[in-house]
This record gives sequence, C-alpha cells and structure tokens, in this order.
Amino acid sequence: MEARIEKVKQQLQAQGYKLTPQREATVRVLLENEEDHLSAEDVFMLVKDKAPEIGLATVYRTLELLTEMHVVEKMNFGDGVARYDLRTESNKHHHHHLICVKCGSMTEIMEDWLLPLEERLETEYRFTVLDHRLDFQGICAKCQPDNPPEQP
Amino acid sequence: MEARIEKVKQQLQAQGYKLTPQREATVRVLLENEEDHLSAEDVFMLVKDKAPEIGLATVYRTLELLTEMHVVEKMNFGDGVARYDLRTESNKHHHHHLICVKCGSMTEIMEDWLLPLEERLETEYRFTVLDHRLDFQGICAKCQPDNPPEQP
DNA sequence: CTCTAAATGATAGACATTCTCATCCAAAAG
DNA sequence: CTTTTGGATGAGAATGTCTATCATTTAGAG
Repeated sequence: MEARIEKVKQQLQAQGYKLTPQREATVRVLLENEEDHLSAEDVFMLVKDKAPEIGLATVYRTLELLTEMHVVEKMNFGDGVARYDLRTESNKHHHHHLICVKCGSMTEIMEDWLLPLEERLETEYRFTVLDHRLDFQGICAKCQPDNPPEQP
Repeated sequence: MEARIEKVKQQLQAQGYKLTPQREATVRVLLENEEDHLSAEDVFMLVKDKAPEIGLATVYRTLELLTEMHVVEKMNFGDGVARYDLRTESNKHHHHHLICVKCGSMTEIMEDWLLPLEERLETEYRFTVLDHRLDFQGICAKCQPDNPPEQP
C-alpha cells in the first residue's frame, strides 16, 4: 500500500506535480476499492470520510490528473458516468467486461484477448493501438434461463 | 428507403407502437445520414428541417424507443454525447471503431472479429453475448509519425 | 520571512438528458 | 356523429455530471 503510494508520488513529482494530502487521500480510496469501478461521485464521498474538507472539484481534478499520468484508467460504460480504476502492472490495458443485462452485474476478464487483432490493425490498417475497450452485453451465468436467478 | 420505413413501421406496430410523423421523420433522417454517427442534438436539428414543430424531448424519446426496438444502435465514444446509428442487415452487431487520438477521425471495421471470442465466453464463462462493443484508440494511418498529418 | 506559483474549495455555469404536465390526436366505444 | 380513452407530443423545468471561475490557502524557493 505505502509502496504504491510512494510510486504514485514519484510519478507525480517526475512531472512536476505534488502529492498533496487531498491527492493522497484520493489515491488511498482508489487503492482500498481496487475491485470496484468507482464514479467520481463515489470517490468524492469516500474521500470525504478521510478528509471532510475536500471539494468535489478537487476530486475531479485529481482523477483527471491521475488519468493523464496513467495511474488510473477512465472508463465509460455508457451510463453517463465516468468510472475510474487504478492501473496495476498486470493491468496495463483495459480489461474486458461482461455486463449482464438482466442483473446488471459486471465481470471482468483480465486476459488480453485482443493482441492478435491489434497486430492485424497495425498491418492491415496501419493503425497503432494505444488502448482499447471491449465490453460484452448479455446474460451472465447466474441469469441463464436454465439457472433461474434471484427473482422476486 | 420506403421499404425500410415500412419495416420499421411493422416492428413498431408489432410492439404496439405507432409510426407517428415525428418518428417517421426521425427515421428518415437516420436513413439519410447512415454514414454518420449522429448525436441526439444532430438528429434534432436535421429533423427540424423536415418537421419544424418537433421537440427535442420527442427526438430523445424516439431514439430511445428505436434503441429498444434494436432499430438503431446507441453508442458512446466517451465524449459525453450518445450517438445513434441505424442497424442494417449487415450490421446486426456493433461494428468496431478505430478512433485516432491525434486527428479525432473515426474509422469503422465492418467485419465481426469477435465471433471466436464470443464462443469462448459461452463455453468458458457461460455468458450469452447479446451485443458487444469494441473500440480502439490509437494513431491512424494518416497521423503516423512517418506520414506527417495536416498539422498547422 | 516574503514571494510566487501551484493547489484548493465553493459555487456558478455548461451541457446532455430526463421529467412533468398540459395538450393533442387517432382510434375505439357508444 | 360525439364522446371517451390512452398513447404521443411540445415546452420548459429539473436533474445530474462535469468544468470553469475566482478568491483563498499552501508549499517551497530565495
């Protein structure tokens, strides 16, 4: 935990930014909720517990900054809210998402299935891939018809 | 053109909806701009030429309805605006997008590269894919370093 | 300590989208 | 033909997310 904070601090300082208490609190919240895809509002409320004086604008600014630094990944699932995830070593690229249209659950696939496609884009389209997003919408295992879910 | 309008009409009626003049005008605009990815606002302004009395809310409602009917595909490129495309026979699924981070251009790949992956999801994850989205962000052919783009 | 620039918090603003509600209209019922 | 009914509409208010503004605070340089 502290090591990762330290790493972020160094990344920021390398670009001339400071790890202010507000920024540190924000990063800590992200670290403590690594499994979730928090919205800016989510982050704001969680940070408020640690540092009640923080302002919403600062959270937005910090998340934007961390996105530029590639410390977090800014995602958009089409629900009108940007969501933020820490990037880890094993997670340089977006992972893929399985979004269930019945129960709304989201599963992540951590493998990168797109490398072959990216090579094809490079050769056939001369398009250099920097990032990608792959989301599937459908019906998850729990909600399959042969496996009735929790339905009132 | 008329045939496609007729088809939409039947789809709507099958679900108990009517093809009102406003809805028809909206569909016509989408048909006439099939190549573009129009935002709701874009559609609104184009429809206004045909039917100046239409309201923005109706356009939103219509696009939402057409999305539910799977007549159009609602997309989101992360720029804060939803965009809408007609679905055609050759286009049952989302196509893939190459979004250039330098010039902002967008290229579409009409082939479906994901069928093998979807089969894998079905068997390995018991996830039934209804739809998918695959966007790549990177540098397009025109903007490759060895091929300087239109830069002021 | 003083100065400067970055960082912050509060709030207003911009923007896309949705909600509300009075009205309209087409088709069904009488 | 008239009335009734319920979906559809238009206008504008309301919502929600995010950004801009600006006065104030803070941290570090000198």
